[in-house]
Amino acid sequence: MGTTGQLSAVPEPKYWHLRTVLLRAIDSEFSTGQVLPNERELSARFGVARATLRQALDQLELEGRLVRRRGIGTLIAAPRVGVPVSRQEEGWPGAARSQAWRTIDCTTAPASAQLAKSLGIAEGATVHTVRRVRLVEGRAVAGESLHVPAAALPHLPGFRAESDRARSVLRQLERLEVDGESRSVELGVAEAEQAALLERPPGAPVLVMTTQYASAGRLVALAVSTYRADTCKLTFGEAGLVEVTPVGATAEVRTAS
Amino acid sequence: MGTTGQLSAVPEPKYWHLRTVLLRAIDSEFSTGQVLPNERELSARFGVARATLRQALDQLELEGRLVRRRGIGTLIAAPRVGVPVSRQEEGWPGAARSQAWRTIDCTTAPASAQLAKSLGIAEGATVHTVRRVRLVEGRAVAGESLHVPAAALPHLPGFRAESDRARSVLRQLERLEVDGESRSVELGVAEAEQAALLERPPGAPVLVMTTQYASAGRLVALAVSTYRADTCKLTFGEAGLVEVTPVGATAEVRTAS
DNA sequence: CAGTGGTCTAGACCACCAA
DNA sequence: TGGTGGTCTAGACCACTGT
Repeated sequence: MGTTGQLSAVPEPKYWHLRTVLLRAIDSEFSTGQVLPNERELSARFGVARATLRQALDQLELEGRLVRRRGIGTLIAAPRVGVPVSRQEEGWPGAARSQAWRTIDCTTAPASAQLAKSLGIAEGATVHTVRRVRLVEGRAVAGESLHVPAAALPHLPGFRAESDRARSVLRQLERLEVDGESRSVELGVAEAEQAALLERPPGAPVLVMTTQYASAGRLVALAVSTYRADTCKLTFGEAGLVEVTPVGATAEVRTAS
Repeated sequence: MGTTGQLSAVPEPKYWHLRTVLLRAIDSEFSTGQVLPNERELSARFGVARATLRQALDQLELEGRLVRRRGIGTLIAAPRVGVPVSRQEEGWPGAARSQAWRTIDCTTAPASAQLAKSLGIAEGATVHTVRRVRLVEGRAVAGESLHVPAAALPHLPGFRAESDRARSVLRQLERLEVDGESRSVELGVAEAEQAALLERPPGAPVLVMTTQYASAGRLVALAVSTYRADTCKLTFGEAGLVEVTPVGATAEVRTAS
């Protein structure tokens, strides 16, 4: 990062130009885990206010290139982890034997209007909700709420201790023949609860994946999973293909040159 | 939004609390397309600096709840569009007859090191790159670069005008039997070129979908698509299931109550 | 033109971390 | 305790929109 600034008078915002300069520096002169100079020094070096520099860092953090830790510094982030999200790889919904997910708790309560609508059941009908965390290499990368209408699990054993109920729900679910699933992915932000689970501050960007599971033509489960957008790359699809490597530093792909 | 502020002394950042207050107001007192009071007035009303208010609005915009237009104001955003991204729905890669995508141009050039690696071919090998835009209701929602190794299309007719070449590449691709595809989705930001295509400022958040298409066990195409994260919800999976409706205002799902 | 959001500044204080 | 990033302020000017 030898340059002393060189923010030419372009019609492009300073913070965006800064981001580009920093990105080049990251790609060429730094490696994963290294710490950047602190914000006050960087802003001085580039001749901008600290707030402007921070705007550039915000972008790079959104792209998953930087990690900022209070009290520590700004580090070069590791490349995003590819997280498989197809059914065969992560094990069908609960799959008590799934190693990817760790159950937190299970509640049974009447469905809110909104949840009822999403599940296609009557408002107030009983729904089991299992909350889980997905771990990759010991780190929490996703939180999930799995909603199952009680009516979908006619053979669920009677009342039990909570930890047992979670297991029962997942086990019963596993026995169903799942003949269809439908997913959607969109951008969201982590609210307090999820943020705590993912060890991130509130407002951290997440990829929200909503999955509907059908059995015998009926909706039997709705999973809402929030994946850390900074560290995760959701991977779908059949195995056996070449490992996906990103093309172009970020979203941009230039013509082969 | 009758409250005059009421930012109690909580350990929670002001901008986050503000976001929550505004979100409630949006949900209860505003509807799609309505304009909020301007930033200077809002910041005065809540007794915070404009920068702090803007931080709250930034969050809500990232969540797709607001749209800000310079010179106009801040509007309540329409719910995100569900954009189908499965092969059968959008038509296999090019599918000249696909109505979803509009071809922009097609270039043929030697592969860069990075692209070659992604395609599993030698650096410098010839690659066709078709750039396209995806339109939904006349609005551009995604840009794509479709990379096809020349070697994968042995029957491609000779040199032609560019517009014809794009068509030829897509047509030849269409004739191949695709027996596998592998996708990944991650968060990115739009750089200049994509940003212009999507009618967004540089740095706008996008969902980057990378798709590998295989035919006869070989990788025959690599598509890198960038979807506007503000307006798009990517939907996968088989048709025939209930329409997916979001549960919980954002990423959070509370136990049925 | 007046009004909007977008950018940028210079400074202050706080919360967290390591030594 | 000193250094880091996180929050917040008060103000300025710019770029864009409609009338």
